[in-house]
Amino acid sequence: MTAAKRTPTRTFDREEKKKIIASAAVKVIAERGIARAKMIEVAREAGVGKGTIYEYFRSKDELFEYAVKQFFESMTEDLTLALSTIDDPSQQLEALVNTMFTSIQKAGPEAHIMFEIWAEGVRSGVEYFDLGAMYAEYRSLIAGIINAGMQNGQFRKVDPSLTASSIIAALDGLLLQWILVEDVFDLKDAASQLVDLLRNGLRRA
Amino acid sequence: MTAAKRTPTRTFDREEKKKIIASAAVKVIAERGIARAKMIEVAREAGVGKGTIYEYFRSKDELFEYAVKQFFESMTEDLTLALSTIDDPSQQLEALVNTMFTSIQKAGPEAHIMFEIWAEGVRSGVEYFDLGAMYAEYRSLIAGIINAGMQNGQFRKVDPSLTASSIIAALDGLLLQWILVEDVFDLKDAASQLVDLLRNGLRRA
Amino acid sequence: MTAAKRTPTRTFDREEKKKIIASAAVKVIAERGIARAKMIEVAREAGVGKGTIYEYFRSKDELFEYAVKQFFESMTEDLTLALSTIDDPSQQLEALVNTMFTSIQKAGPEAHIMFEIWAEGVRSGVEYFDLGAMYAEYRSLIAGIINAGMQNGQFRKVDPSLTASSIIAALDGLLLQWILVEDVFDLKDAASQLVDLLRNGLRRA
Amino acid sequence: MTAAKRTPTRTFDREEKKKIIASAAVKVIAERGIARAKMIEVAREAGVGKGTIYEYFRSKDELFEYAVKQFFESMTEDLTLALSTIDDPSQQLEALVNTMFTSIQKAGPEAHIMFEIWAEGVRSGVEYFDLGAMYAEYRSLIAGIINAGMQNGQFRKVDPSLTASSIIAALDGLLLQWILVEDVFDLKDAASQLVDLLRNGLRRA
DNA sequence: CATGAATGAGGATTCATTCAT
DNA sequence: CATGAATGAATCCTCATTCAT
Repeated sequence: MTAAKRTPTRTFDREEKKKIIASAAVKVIAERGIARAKMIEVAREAGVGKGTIYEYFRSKDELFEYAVKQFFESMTEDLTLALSTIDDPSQQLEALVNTMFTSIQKAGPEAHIMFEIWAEGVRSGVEYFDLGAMYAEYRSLIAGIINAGMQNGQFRKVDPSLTASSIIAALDGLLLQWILVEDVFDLKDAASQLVDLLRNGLRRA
Repeated sequence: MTAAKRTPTRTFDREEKKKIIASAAVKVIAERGIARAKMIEVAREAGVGKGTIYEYFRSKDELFEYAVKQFFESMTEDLTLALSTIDDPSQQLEALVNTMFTSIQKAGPEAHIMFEIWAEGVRSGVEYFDLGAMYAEYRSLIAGIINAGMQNGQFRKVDPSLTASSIIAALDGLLLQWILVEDVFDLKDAASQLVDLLRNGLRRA
Repeated sequence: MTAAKRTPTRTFDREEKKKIIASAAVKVIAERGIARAKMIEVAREAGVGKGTIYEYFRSKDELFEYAVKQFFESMTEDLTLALSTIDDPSQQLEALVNTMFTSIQKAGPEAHIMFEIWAEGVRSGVEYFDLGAMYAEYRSLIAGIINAGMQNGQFRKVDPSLTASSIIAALDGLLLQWILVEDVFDLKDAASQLVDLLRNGLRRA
Repeated sequence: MTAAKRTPTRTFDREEKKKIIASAAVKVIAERGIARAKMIEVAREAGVGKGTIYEYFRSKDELFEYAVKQFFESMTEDLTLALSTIDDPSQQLEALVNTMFTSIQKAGPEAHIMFEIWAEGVRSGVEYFDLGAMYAEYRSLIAGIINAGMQNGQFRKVDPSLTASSIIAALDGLLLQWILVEDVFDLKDAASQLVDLLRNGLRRA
């Protein structure tokens, strides 16, 4: 518990240790929020001394930026990967929803960090990452799916970009719902329902 | 001088001042987040002394709980009001979306406080309000609309509760999108698009 | 001892309190040196809470700069004042030495702060004050005395500026000596001896 | 491999390394002052690992005491040596001044460490060395010169001890001046001027 | 012996809260 | 009632020191 003088502590390499600490940070941030997260909590969670963190990160800000980025990237990675193996637009839409929820479920309570990402994202000054750019990328990804669907006749004529925005909205909203009230409604069903709704909404009349 | 003591004006004034301070708190929270919001900032924003706040609120927590609740209630009030004057389920769906965005636009940057509501809502321990209960109410409101729509034959057969969840998801998601990237896509159009999508998704085949 | 909830604490005015704190800082600096002086020590010495200092000074650096300047200025003030009332160069030389030692004796152990002034003065980056400029002023003051003495025939022909440097050197050195080993030799006698030495050194052959 | 253990070279090397580290310490102290000097800086300057210092010194205090002493001794060594080869009191006085400045010039910016010696010297508790005793030695050395000068009729009748104090004062003061404002006045000239002043001050009327 | 990763005591600073005016 | 000066608990961060390799 005092997290000292234990075994070798022979950590594989510097990068490895950085990730261990960052993961601890993610956990603490998810639990308490960035502003309330304390370095000592991260240290305890990571099983290292308070001072050790500063061997790997210059400051709390630097640590938390790194941690949040790490979390976010692992989320988006899964998504891009999943979509790359599917061709059919309608199925891509489905995969989009499914993958997102798989990721969230995998993340568990750490998914709460999404609120921090969102909240910090709109805070002026604190520019951990460019949320706008990030969502623009999403939008064009989904707009691409919709375009493909319209071209092969699966989808009716809609504005691809606006519809993409709506779909992202629905996805993030569902994510939000789930994080907020996860035990109240069944995630999988709600996801299916959303997919269904979207497909119907896009289906050629 | 010390004579008049229980005039109703007194009480009214007191309540009035509480709201002024709470509004200042909302502004500050929206800008910096609850954890980073300082009492002195609220005092300055409200144009009162630091100590004065404590004449109206026992603590920072109490003030912020009150402030957040006040903001949230003004949002939901508008919504319930708008829906109460409409009968047609399909139009109610439209009103739902429109009212929400009118509220958000009215709130301006203060809408950022929604992140705090959401984030604090999932934080264990901090129970400013019961988010779950709140969303349950929403869900049943919307489920009622869907039910009505199914009964009058406008909507196809769906699970009302799950669909309501999806719709709330879509709404919150759009709200989220809008807060995050407000200048990138046109809010009104995206809202219309969502309404369109929902109606099509629900429309009887 | 806990330095709280005592009497009114009704300090006269802000500037007054600033000086009280600065004086406490001078004392602590003299005792421990700038780098080792702790804010809590200054607070205790001033009889205020740790946080109170920050009501008057933005940081440790700002406090210490102010404190050191305050001390130094009170030293130089005495000197300029004393010289202004005397006309005879030889007597001015004497007054110079006497005043300095009166000041030092008045300062007591706080005179140790001179080491901090000197030491910080040569430290690059830390520019609490321009030591070079300060000594230049001194030099010209004393060179003036020497010039006057040479003109009225009291002093022999010397380089005024260089001689002034030597005299300042002798003064500072004596100051240094006295601070270092005050109890070993009698200050007053050494001062007289120095005056004597200087006068003889300057006296027309 | 583990055979040779008590070779004299071993001991020699060890002493050598101690001095390298101490010299690095002198440099760092001169630059930043004892309190602000960091072990890591000394390590880097010495080109060794942080832990290595502790193989040679028990603590920061021990290292810095050793380093400061080393510097100081090298200064006084030169002085005693120079005086030992001269017989004439008047010339000894001159040699005294000259040697001191040669030493200081040799030391360069490291001469700043004198402030640390002086400052720490008056700090109660921190007894790196007995400054009083050290100066007593000086005083008697110079008093000896003055006595000799008085006996051979070169110098007028003065109190040898007090005059010695004044001379030391002048010397240290000049040293102080030079460290503080080295580029403003020419060291050599000021030194000559001081010698001149002292000789005239002491010269039999 | 040499090294630097790990550690926690210590110190500067912030800010919610109190309370005399 | 209103105020803001005063306060110290809480928190970030530094750095001397230890110790496994």
